This record gives sequence, structure tokens and C-alpha cells, in this order.
Amino acid sequence: MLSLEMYPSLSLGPQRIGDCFFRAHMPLFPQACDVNPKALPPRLLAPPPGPNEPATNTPKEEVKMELENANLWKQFSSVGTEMIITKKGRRMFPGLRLKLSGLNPSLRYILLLDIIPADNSRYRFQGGGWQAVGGAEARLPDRVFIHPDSPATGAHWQDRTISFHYAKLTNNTLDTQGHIILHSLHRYQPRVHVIEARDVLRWGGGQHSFVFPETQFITVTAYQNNKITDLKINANPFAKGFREDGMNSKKQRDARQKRKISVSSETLDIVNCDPCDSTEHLPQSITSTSSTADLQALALASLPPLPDPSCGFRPGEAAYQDTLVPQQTLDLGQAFMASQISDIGLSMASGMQDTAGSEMANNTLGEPAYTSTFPAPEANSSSFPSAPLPPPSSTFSSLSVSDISDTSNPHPSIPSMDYPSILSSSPILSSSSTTTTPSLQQTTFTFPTPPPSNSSSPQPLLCSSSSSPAANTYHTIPETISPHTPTDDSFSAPSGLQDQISAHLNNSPSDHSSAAFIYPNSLPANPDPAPVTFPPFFNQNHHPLPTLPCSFPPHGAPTSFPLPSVPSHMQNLAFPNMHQNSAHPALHLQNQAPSLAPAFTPSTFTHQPSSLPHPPFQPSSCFAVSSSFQQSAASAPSAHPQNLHNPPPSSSTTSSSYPPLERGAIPQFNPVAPYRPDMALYHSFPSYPLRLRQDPHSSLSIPFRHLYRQHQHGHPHPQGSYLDMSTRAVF
DNA sequence: TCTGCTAACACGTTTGAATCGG
DNA sequence: ACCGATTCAAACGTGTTAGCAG
Repeated sequence: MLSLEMYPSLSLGPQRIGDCFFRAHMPLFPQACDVNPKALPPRLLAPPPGPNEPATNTPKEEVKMELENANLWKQFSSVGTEMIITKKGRRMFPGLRLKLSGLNPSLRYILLLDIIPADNSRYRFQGGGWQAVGGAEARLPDRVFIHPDSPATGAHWQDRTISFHYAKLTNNTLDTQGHIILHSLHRYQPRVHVIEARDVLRWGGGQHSFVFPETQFITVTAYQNNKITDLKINANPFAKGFREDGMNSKKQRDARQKRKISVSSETLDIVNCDPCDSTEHLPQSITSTSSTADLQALALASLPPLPDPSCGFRPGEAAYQDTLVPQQTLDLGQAFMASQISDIGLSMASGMQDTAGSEMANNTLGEPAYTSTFPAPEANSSSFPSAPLPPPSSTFSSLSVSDISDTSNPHPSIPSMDYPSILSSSPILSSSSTTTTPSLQQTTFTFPTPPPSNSSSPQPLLCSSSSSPAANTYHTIPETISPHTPTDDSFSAPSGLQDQISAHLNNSPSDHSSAAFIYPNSLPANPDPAPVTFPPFFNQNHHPLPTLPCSFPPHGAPTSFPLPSVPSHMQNLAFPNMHQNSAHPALHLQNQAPSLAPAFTPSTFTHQPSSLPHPPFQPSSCFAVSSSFQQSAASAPSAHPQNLHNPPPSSSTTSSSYPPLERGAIPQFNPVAPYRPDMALYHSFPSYPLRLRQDPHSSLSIPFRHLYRQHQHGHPHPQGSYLDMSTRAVF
């Protein structure tokens, strides 16, 4: 069993001290700081920036992300997207199919998917529409789905469609598979993060977060809106059987039901010895045929409705640009992820491509039917109701979503497409201040089990750092990805690990930019921009962030093992996949998101009636946030909401994309620019900033391939394994 | 009684091993 | 023995439905 004993250096790093520090300011999340700071070896400090590492970044090319199947999403959005969540986990459909551009082909990037609450409300399907009926439940542990190809070069990401269809959603709060845990009947907004991974040991250089408002959805355990059901059946190949011509179509099912009844009655008749009914004792086929006419109406009724012409989405207008900055921080155990991802990428680079194709094909279904114009706000029963907006934050009011979106146009009525709360509302706020329990405030990284990867794109990260000059230049302002990233170059991973890593990793270019289409209205929708106030501690000196201690047991090793120096709640890192029968390896890392909680006063989380005005959802707008770690602290001001006040010209109606907004600079690697928590600002999602922490010991090279192999043994068709990195241990 | 959740079900898709032929 | 194409069975994904719990 590979454990910390074998790799002491992998033990919890100093960064955890920072967690403790946060804890001091955030009593709500005491668990996260159980680790004893004294136990943290100084040698775990982050390596200093390399000699070649530039102190500042020069904006080069902006990273752009496009939602390839935006039309499909828009179709669903126009009705009110519903996502089934099950105990075992359910894939999203439509899935996120993305196109990235503007990346440095030679640098490595990690792609993450997380799903954050869009508001603080719970919904109910009433009167043909979704209505906010109360406050959201306590926030669940944040889990992040790491694209199986990660880390991969920019060329890799840009050469193909990026699909997150392996990500699964569950409502099982005790989920051990690493699926993204969501509450049913709540509204969520997926986010995609592009993180530069220049080196296995050093993440950073830039982070870009993208939000596509049309991907917002409400979670359900059973579909509420028939229109959604019809759309799914028609668009999802797995549901072909339920189509009109399918054997499991309503028509056929009704026919079967009728036959059943018929058989039953026939049986009764037979029992009754009624000779007159003998002629009706026909084979099923005949019975079916006879009933066809009667069932025709039913079948027709079950036919998917034509695309709603009212849908205002215009494919051509879908210019995506990263303008949105998540306000909720997502802390990633960089080290762990880096090592894990590298292997993952090697083994499963291309796996997603094929499967993605299926959806792609499906996406084309019916898309043409939808008109390009977005429906004017209307009390569409199927559309998302406006959700209560969180109280405005004092400090980051400027960054609030409202700023981004057009607050001037509050959406009085419930538009069919309403995404106001996405940016403005901060579920976390409500949860953290009111209902969320500390234990629930966790961020977890999910590593989908990749299919066997054919792609060779993933390359060793070690080489990348030294060989990627481009990494030095960043046109975007550094964000908070790894505020905790150690800057100590002296740090070196265990030689053995280094070798392993180098063997697997070699290329990692970097260049980021964020491209997203703008949804002006949706952002500002929140009259009260989520309070993006930074807790006092944010302004304090940056404490070394705890590193993510993690070691991977060898094959057959126990899935969980104690981690010295790790908080009790983190002592056990579960790697279900390590067992042949186990589904997915998961590692839970402490969630730093809670750290933001203090920024929001409890009052801000009070549930507000849905009557709050919601800006009409405007398709074609996308929020993306880009940042680069290397940005100097001086750029920090840009991170402030104020800087975001001026959204790019409303491109909602145009396909043109505008440069990503610079949220803030977080000199993670630059010793000169110490980490400043307050710089990690996300105007769009004040309460959900994605914060990555670099783990100086990321060098732990734990081949994931064997994990996947094992997984495959247990699951011949691995659709994705997950790596959880939240504080909550996975069992 | 209503609402929401779960498990079972049937169907279609996907996947990988087995098989076959060159 | 190797490689590629084909076949097949199992697992998986999906929506539906009945039943259960609160």
C-alpha cells in the first residue's frame, strides 16, 4: 500500500495552515482545519518561481470557449431544462460539448466542470412552470469533474470537441462514486474551468472560467415537463426506444398495455368459457395491429413538440467569451490532481471523443426547427421562474452579477429563459450563512473514468515548465486559481515520483483566454449582486496553502488510507476504483469555498420570494473569467467587481466575442506578489470562486492507468471514474 | 391526498472481447 | 503470429411506471 509513510513529503502541506487560518475566520467550517500546522514540514513549501518565470504576463491571445451544442441547450432552455438525478448518478443531457481556442498549443491545461447553485431557491413544477417555493437546502459538498483528458496540451483541447458527458449527477449525499452531488428541484449552473498546468509541480499561469447561461437546469428525480421529456427522447440516442417509432414508445407501450388487458380479459373470458371471444384470441402482433388505430392518437400525443420558435437563441449569435468570474472559489488540490490527471490523460485521452460524437449527431436533431430569436420574457410555464436573489454584497457589489448583466432591465415577468440568478445569486451565500453546514461546504474533484485513451496528447508536465516560454506571457489577469500555490522552486518531488511523472508527462504549454458568449441580462439579473465581500482574512497575509496529501496505493491496495498530518476528516482518502469492484477512485479535498462564506452575511442568504425581478435571459451571452496566476498583485484591482461593471458591449445579439474580463490577479508563483485572497474575485459567482491550490508535492506520480484498468475489470464499460478531492472522505 | 423519490422494467446504445479472414 | 474487420454479449444509458414514504 502506498501511503504517506512511503512518501512523507506528500503529507499535508503548509497550505493546510491556510485552511486553518480560514477556519479561524469561518467557524462554520471547522473541520477543514483539523490539521495541525506544526505537523506540516517546511520543506513542503511551494517552490519559488523559476528563473524563466516572468513576473507579469503579457496578454497574448484570449482563450475562447464555445458551446458546440448551444442550439440544443437553447432548445431545452427555452422550455426549462431539467436534469434527472439519481442515486447511482445520471449523466447530463444535453452534455457540455465545448470548443476551445486561444490556448497555447504547447502548454498543458486541465479542464474542470463544476456545477453551482444558480440561486437560493427550491423549485416546484406548478401550473406548467417552475416556481420558487422556498429556500434552497443546505449546500452539498462541491465536487469537480475533471475532464479525463486532463492535463492535455492546448493543441489537444483545441483539436477536438471537449465533452463532459461522462460527468454524472446524483442526489445521493453519501455518494462514494465521486459524482456531482446536487439537490433535487434546485437550479444549477454548470461552469467550465480551464486551468493551465505548466508543470506537474506547478499549476497556474492562468485560469479561465466559462459559464453558459443556457446550460442552467433544474434537477429532478422525474421529469416534470413533458416538453423536456420529448426533447430528451428525440435528442438522446439512448432514449431512441421511446421515440415514436421505437419499440418502447408510448404507442407501443400503450399497445402492450392494451394487449395485457386484452389478454387478461381473454383469460377471464376463457375462464368464463365464452366461445364468442375465441376469435379475439389473436397473436400479439394482430392485437397490436388492431389497436394501432386507437393508439395512434396517443402516439401522436406523445410526439415531441416542435421546437419552440419562440426560442430566441441564435446559433450564429452564440459568441462565447469569458467574461464571467465565478465567485465561488473552488479549491483544488493541485498536487494530487496534477499527478492524477497526468496519468488519466495518458490513458484516456481520446475516449471521450467517440462518445461525444453521438451526442453531437443528436444535437443536430431538431435544432433547425428552433428559431434564432429568443422568446421575449413571458410567463412561460416551462421556463425557469425567477429565483430569489441573494442580498447584495457590500464589498463586491461592483462585481456582482448585476453589474455584468443589465440591471436596468429587471425582469418583472418570468421569461421563458431566465438565468438571472446564475451570476447574481450566490447560493453559497445562503447556504453558508443560513443552511449550509460546514461539512457540506466542500469541493471535490471528480475524475471521470476515462475510456481507454488513444490520444497521445497528454504529455508529461515536468518538461513543460522548462520548455514553455509562452507560459510566461498571459494576456489575461491572473486569477485565484492557486493562490496557495507554493512558490518555492527548491521544492522537489521525490525523485522516484519525478521520474515517473517525467516519464508520463512532458508537454504542457500554456496560454489562456476565455471565450464565451455573453448573456448580459442573465448576469445582472440579480438586483443584489451576490455580495462579493471579502472576509477580513482575505486581506491578511497569505498563508501557505495546505498541500493535498495524497498517495495512491498500489494495485489492490486498500482504497482508503490514513494521511498523516491531514485533518481527521481527510485522513481517509477513498479510492473506490482501486478496488476492482469499486466504481471510482475518489479523493476528497478540503473545500476552500467556505472561506468565502464570511464575506456574506447571513442576512444576505435569506430566501427571497421569487417575485424579485429577473432580467430576461439573453441567449448568446456567455460569461467567462480568465486569469493568470502570474499576474502581479498590482493587477489585483482589476479583479474587483468594479472592473467588471462594464460588460462588453452587449453582444447578446451578436456572435462576436469580446476579450475575457480580468477578474483579478493572483500571483501564486510570483514571490514578489504574495498571494492575496482578496484578489480571488469572481464577479459572476461571488460565492463560488474557483480557487486552485498548487500542491508542492504534486509530484506524487500515481499512475492512474492501473486504477482505470482495475476499474475496467469491474466495469467493462467504464463511463467515467471520479476522483473526489473534498474534505469529506469518500467511503 | 399530494408530492417526491426509488427500483424495476424494457428498449436502444455502447463497449470490449471473441472470432474470422487476410 | 500479426493485424484489421466483423460479430456478439454484457454493461450501460434512458424514460416510464408502480410502489413507497413523508
